[in-house]
Amino acid sequence: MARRNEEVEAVLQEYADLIAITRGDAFKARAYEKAARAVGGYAQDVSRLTPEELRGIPGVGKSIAEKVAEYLRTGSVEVVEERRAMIPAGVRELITIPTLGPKKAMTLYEDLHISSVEELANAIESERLRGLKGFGPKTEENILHGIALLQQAGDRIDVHTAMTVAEEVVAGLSSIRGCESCTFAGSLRRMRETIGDIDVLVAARDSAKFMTALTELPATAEVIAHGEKKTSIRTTKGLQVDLRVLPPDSWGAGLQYFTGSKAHNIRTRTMAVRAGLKLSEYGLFEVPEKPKKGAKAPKEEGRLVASRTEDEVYDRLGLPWIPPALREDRGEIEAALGDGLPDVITEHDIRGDLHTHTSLTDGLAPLAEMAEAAAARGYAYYAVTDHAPDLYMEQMTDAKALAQREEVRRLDGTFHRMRLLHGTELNIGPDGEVDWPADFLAGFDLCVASVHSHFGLSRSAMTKRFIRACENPYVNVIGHPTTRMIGRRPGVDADWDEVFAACARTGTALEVNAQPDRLDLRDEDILRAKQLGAKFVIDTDAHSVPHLAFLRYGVGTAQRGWLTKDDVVNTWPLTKLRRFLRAKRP
DNA sequence: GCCGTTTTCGGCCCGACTGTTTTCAGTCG
Repeated sequence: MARRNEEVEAVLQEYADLIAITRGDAFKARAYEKAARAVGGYAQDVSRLTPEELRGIPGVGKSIAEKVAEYLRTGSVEVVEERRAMIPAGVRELITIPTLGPKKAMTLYEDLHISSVEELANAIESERLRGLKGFGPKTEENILHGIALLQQAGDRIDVHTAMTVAEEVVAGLSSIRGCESCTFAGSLRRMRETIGDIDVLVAARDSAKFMTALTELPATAEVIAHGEKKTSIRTTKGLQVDLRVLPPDSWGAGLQYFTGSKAHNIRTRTMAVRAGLKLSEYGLFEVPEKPKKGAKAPKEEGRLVASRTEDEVYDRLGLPWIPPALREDRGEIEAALGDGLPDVITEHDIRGDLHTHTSLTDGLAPLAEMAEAAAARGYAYYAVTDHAPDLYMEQMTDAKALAQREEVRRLDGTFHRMRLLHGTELNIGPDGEVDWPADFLAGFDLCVASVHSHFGLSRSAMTKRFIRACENPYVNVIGHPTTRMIGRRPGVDADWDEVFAACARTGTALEVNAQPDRLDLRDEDILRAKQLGAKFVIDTDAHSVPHLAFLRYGVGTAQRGWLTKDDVVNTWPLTKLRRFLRAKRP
């Protein structure tokens, strides 16, 4: 992608790791880590910011701003290079092994000169770790196991796969007697686009049977930890599930804590400390008076202030309840304090899907079946948008499109409240042209236009290509704008500020494509496009009936981009939507 | 290194689990 934020994030994170490994100041390492996350999640491209604006990023002060500027100017940072020279790259690689952190990595390097994962594995094999302080037989075993996991590539998993597992686990645990509440939390509840592991919470007085039940699930391949308050397993697919059982009185505080994000929690806990309180997963507590120097610290807990619901906890911190998708410390605390929290869109607000396929091209189900399933979801309108002739493998023709239109018109009105719209998904050619001429396009109720090939154009050519498509009076929506495939293909390079501005100017909506391997636009681009005045549409791009349910991931992504009902055209009543679709036309 | 309604120094979120230890360090989330 065009933004350089990820590059900068990686450099800052590397510096933080190197500081930790070389036993530098832990707070300094944490400061760099925090800044790395803030830069990675910042809505604007850091390479376009002035030095003053860089310092406006939370967690970025004078020193880090200078290093970011140095990196953007020269491609490297001197102090990072110095640390790199002290520590072989392979030592940093060691800390990617689960259970192996910076301290152990440095010990291995200093005492045994181990500087790669492979050398570490060999050293364990040849028993060279024996006698090394802090490394017992169990540690050796854990490291070998961690290396094996690493080699299985088991990185982050897509949100839909994670959701499927989470809902199974929640259903299983909810049916156990004594379960007062059960849900998933963590990055899944925040609807991040990929999920590292699944956090499940149970409210119950007695934890043991829930812990045991988790370890005995059919999908459980391995028990990582089995305690009274927390149990962790790994599923047969390599996904880690953490279960916490909380006293029912702690439910709200626990849910708040385990939903995160880490950065959001640091903010809420800091607010608690400022208010003379302490926030943990068990509740918001008063802090007992500090004992005088030398006196024995009293052991008792402070009085409980709030814990039963998230609402209560936020309320006692002086905040309204904050939707999970916003909890990334991207300004939601400030917005909440200033009464500026967006009333984020919900799945319930969506009145129709405007990008779907049928078996006429590459979908699996025929038009009538897709429409029937859409009507069952309670939609007020539904658009069929099969591919156009330029994707030649889909075999679309003018005649097929016109025949489909007749069928759409014939079926329209047979699904009680739901209206059917006839649309198409056009292909945006390398020059920005689309499949059909204006007079043919005029016959559609709406046109989505997307890039499907020629991903490697130069940034300027790609930008022109999108702008040209926006300027087409019949193009209503730019479909899956960046064309990225999560974990498989990066997005195309364009000057997105220019493209988003063109969308705003021409009245072309940007799609938030809800396919779990796309989620395109993604949250950060949405934030930026909204700032530039663009409108959006949340679509499933469904190729089958089950895909219609992917809408929730699109809505989650839109929430993470702070979108409200007003920003999203497919929450609008049909008359208003039709006005929007026609507004560009001559 | 960052940050400020306990400001320019002295804090920095907090707790669970494991393994190697005899009271705690390291890692993780």
